[in-house]
Amino acid sequence: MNTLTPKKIAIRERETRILELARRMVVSGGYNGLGLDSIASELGVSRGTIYNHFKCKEEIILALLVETMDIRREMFQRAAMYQDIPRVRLTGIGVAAELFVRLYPDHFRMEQIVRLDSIWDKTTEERRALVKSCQMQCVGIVAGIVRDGMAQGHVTLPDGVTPEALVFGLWSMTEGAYSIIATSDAVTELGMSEPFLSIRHNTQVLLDGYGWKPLLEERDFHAEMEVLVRKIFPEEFAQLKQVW
Amino acid sequence: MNTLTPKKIAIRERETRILELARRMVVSGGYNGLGLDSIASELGVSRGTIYNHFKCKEEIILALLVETMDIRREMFQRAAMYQDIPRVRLTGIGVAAELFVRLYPDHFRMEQIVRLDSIWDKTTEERRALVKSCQMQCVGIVAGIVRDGMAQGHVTLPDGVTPEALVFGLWSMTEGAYSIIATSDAVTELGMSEPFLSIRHNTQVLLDGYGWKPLLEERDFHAEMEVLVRKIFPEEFAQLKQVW
DNA sequence: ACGTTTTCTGACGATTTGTCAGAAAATGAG
DNA sequence: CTCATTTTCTGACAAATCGTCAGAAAACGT
Repeated sequence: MNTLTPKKIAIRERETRILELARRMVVSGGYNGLGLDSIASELGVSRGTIYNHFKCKEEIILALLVETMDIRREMFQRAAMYQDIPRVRLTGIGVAAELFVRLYPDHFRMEQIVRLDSIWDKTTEERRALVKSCQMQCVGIVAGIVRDGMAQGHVTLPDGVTPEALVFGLWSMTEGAYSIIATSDAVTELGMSEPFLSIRHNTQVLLDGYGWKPLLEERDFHAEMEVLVRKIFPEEFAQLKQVW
Repeated sequence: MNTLTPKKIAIRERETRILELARRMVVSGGYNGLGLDSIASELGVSRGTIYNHFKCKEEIILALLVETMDIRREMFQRAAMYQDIPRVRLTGIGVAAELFVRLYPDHFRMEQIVRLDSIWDKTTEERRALVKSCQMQCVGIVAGIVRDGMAQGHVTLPDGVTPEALVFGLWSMTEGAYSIIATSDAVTELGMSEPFLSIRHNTQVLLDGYGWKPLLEERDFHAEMEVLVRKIFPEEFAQLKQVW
């Protein structure tokens, strides 16, 4: 049971190195930008060795996706645990989402690429289950806050509208916005200066549209975000001070 | 100057055939699913002939993107021309967006794939300009309606919020939602049944959040959509009757 | 009918992926 | 330390695909 032989350690280290290099390549050149030959030569090993770690290219990509989604899930969990009224906690989730995108743009871009490139057929069921589970956890976290808000009478959803439908709205808006920012380089040219501020505002406006108390005019959620980011994500904030 | 020689006609026809086949391949297998060899053999010509039409694979993909974006732009223009109060016209744009996604899912999926795959370096500046122009026109159309709404006093944007910021919100939400539907096969498993209805509702809620008159409770915009789709997009509606 | 232009072909080199038999290295027992 | 066994690594190989190009074939015009 002793897994600590020096060789095993070296192998484990190499695996993380592989993923590091792979991520950089996928980000800069998409699926086809990832060349196993380049990775191998950069690591000073042969291509066959890479195949000892991952059965195929697609498994590498999916491993990257899992890493990525895990980071966000952890950040969501931290935000959801914050002690305050539901709307502020929801705002915290928004802060987490923005921090994630800005701190780890490579991860986010990766996620987008991987979701669309049709790599899924060749991957193992096991790893795919990991992805799905992570996604469900994220949705569950946010839906839980919405249910808290309903329980406390801060928001009442119309007939036929589920908490998940509201989550879907927030998720759509942020996911879509970050995706537009990432892909269409001309966002500012299109007249959308400061897209991140717009996203923060638009999500709050959506909650206002649902009548979620307290409304934006009753409480300064934008100032609240400043507090949240420092309290919940101190180290992350430190890294991002210049752009926040 | 006579371009109607039978040979030229045959060539032009073949070009559309190429794009048809290419779209099907990209949709089902992404960038790598598109094999020039398959196209050539299916058309009964050699691979070299394909290269007489397009300089490289990437140019084929970009040609597909232009086709796609043109269809949507045309639908947006039709919706924007509708004679009614601004909020109804905006609702018409939403109807157009949904119709587009549901009528031409292949086009939409294509668009997503292409935006992310890094093909842009190899393409001609000319075709890239076409894409950009189309995008700016779409944003311009919607922003125009927002300005109309402001001019008529139906909505007042807070200080520092531009009409484009509101457009960005709507665009993000719809784009993000359709993208989630398209990529994460488990939307319904995640508790989001009837995602298209949710999108319609969420966009209206966002407008409510901005205080855009008349509000959702004052006027039944969901019923309005039924009217709009029949009036503005009669043939499109006919094709989609079963799923609408 | 025939010379000229356009179009088409298919073989070629280059690149990349995944495999696998044998080489090399690590491990462990005496 | 030695040697047998297990694990790991290598690099050559087959297969697929992209883009090119010289020469063949077809179309065109006179």
